[in-house]
Amino acid sequence: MPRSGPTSPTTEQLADRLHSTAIHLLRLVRVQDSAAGIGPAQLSAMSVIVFGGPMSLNDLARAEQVKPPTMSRIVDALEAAGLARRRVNPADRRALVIAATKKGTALLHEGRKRRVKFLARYLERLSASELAALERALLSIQKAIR
Amino acid sequence: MPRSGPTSPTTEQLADRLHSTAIHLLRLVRVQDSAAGIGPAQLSAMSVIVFGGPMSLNDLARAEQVKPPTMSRIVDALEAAGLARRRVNPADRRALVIAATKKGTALLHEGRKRRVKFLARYLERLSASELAALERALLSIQKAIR
DNA sequence: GCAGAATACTTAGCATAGCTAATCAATATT
DNA sequence: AATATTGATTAGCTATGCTAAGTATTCTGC
Repeated sequence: MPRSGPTSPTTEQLADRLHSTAIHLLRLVRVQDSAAGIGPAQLSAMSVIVFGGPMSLNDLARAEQVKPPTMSRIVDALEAAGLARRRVNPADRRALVIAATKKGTALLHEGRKRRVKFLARYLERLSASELAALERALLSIQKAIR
Repeated sequence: MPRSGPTSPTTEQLADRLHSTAIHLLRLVRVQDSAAGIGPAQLSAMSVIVFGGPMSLNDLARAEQVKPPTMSRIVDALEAAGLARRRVNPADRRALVIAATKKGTALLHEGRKRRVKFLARYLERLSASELAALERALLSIQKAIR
């Protein structure tokens, strides 16, 4: 077994800390998200149709890793709140086109701004070189889990 | 305004990507966690009493950022599954001492192993220097959000 | 071109997990 | 000793996840 000093943790130790850090980070920002006035599943679904554009219920469910009945109810709530709209797809009348309303788009952008500003205040504690390492690490993770 | 080339994103852009990456990462490992056979809130509570030791219901609720009634029901489920145990604290008979059983400890360690191995497989795609940057970035984030 | 299969979504019914308000028991305070 | 505070539970609401079953539309094979 090759030598492995305290400066180079195993991949598994790294994975464990990555997981734990992700949990703590999201727990931290969750408080900000609750200010949007809608639940986390609704917020996340809004994010998909705002940034990914209008799509069918099945596609939206897949994007959120949820079954269609669950997404159907989430869209019910979004429609009731005036944040999204169901339309029948004229090209396939079984399918829907679910799109964000103006109100929904605005709400999402405000929430995102609030959350990002909140997180950014924490990141400002870091040095320029720490931020550079973070930047690089994020690219790596995104590449790895693709 | 100081020049800021494409190689140095703003703190807010970084915060946004950090948030997004954390979401995708946890979504990825969630599949593994469901193999434990208990819900995510129960799993997370188990993790607290296994790694943090026995504690009162209030402390456990605080650690999980949940209200006491919610935690009371989660502990109900853990007890019913034989994973944790409620005892009255003899020093203050209003309070409980909630501890993991042997079975609960074993289940948690297995689940953690499964999840970590799963994540580690992804990390193995990265080069040694990418892993080093990740290691450094994790320390930075932990420092920043602590 | 029509019968049956497949697809898209909804409805119904169940479990988990979050909350507040109200209650009970034990401890602390005055 | 009376009252206030604290720790936990119960009751009842909402949101979010599931599977199974139903309806409407489209596709396929003959």
